[in-house]
Amino acid sequence: MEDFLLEHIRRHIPLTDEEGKTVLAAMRRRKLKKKHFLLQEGDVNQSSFFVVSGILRLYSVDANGFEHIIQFAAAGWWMSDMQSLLTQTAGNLYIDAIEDSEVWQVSKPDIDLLYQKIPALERYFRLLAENAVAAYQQRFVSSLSQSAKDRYASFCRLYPGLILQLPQKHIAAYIGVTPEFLSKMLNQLNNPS
Amino acid sequence: MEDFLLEHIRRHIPLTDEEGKTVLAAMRRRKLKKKHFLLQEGDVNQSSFFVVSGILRLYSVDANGFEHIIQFAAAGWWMSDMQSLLTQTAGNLYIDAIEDSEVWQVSKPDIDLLYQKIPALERYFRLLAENAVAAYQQRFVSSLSQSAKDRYASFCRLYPGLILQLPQKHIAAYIGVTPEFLSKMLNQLNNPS
DNA sequence: CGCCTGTCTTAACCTGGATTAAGTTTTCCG
DNA sequence: CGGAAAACTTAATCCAGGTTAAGACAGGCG
Repeated sequence: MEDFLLEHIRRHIPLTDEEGKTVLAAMRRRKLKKKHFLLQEGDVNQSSFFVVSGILRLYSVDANGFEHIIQFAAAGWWMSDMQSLLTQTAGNLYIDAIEDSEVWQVSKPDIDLLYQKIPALERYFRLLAENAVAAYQQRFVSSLSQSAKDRYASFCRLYPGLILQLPQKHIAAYIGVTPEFLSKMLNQLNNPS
Repeated sequence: MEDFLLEHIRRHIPLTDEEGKTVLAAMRRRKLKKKHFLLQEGDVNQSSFFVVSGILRLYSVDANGFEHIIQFAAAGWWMSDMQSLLTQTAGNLYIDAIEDSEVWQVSKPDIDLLYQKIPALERYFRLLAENAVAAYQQRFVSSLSQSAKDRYASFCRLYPGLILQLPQKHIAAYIGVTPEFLSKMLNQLNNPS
């Protein structure tokens, strides 16, 4: 469990033991209870978050108080409000824990120091960001061109584990429908009478 | 004009003249007529594209033949089907020119060589990818939580130059409505009788 | 164990935006 | 400069998905 992050990094770049220690020294660990926040609207996102266990969500809250989920992060995923993190200005997004979670975080200044000490990390985070871009592009295909039913099917195909793990209302907030409509939809799928 | 790309890179990282030449040597230049394709569904995206002049679009075509625009790229923007580029497998997206354009491209093998010769490029492309992630996250806020009218307003705020430059039907395909509905909407905005 | 809050369901009604189908510019290019 | 194709508009009709409201069913906590 101690090595979960280092293993993840080493799947993308080589890292000496020494460098591994430097990385771990920059990380702050914290346990997060269900429903507790890492970030709220108006905060400046100071750190990148790495999920060791549990599951987080990144979401916005609209003018009517409805939540819209931009991304989930299960164990082994990084998450941040990238806009706020990059510009160090107040953001409009929330991050909280859907389940009790363990999260490791690096502050922006510390990560900039890490880039100086271990340039290979530039590559690691480039690859992660490029993968995120690929995932977001594909999600736009889904969200612009598919019906709610097809978006649900895409979600099941892409994240079969999450379907089992998440309450239905969060899946609704991710695929962009109301919980009521998702419920109706699932009934129709199961009783195609 | 020759230095357009190098200036863009130097806004993010320092680059010696020597390194600049190495970068330029890896780029293939091409002129692209309006409506000509850089990429079509089923192709493997072999290169990253940098727009020197003109404007490109990245889009998918749904089962009914309707186009859905994931991103525009004006002068000074990079564009690719990231999924296809990273995995080197057949993609589901199209890239074509909305206007006559000049595009410079680097193939994936060549860019991997550039990373070896000029490690600072890892940082350049990390920063670009992180900015893209920030933009996509914000676009999801818009697309999940705003009405068509508000999405149009957001688009105007974010890309005021493009509003003037683009035919209306492409803006419709970007904000996710039909051209007919966008036309009706604009009328209502102008005649609030 | 019980209750209280959060989650899911059902159903009636409503609306933003799609569809279809003409007509009206505009633009482009031969 | 003319003719065809592309771009935009208008309007009638339709439907996916939202809204509202109410009840059913957990399941975590005191």
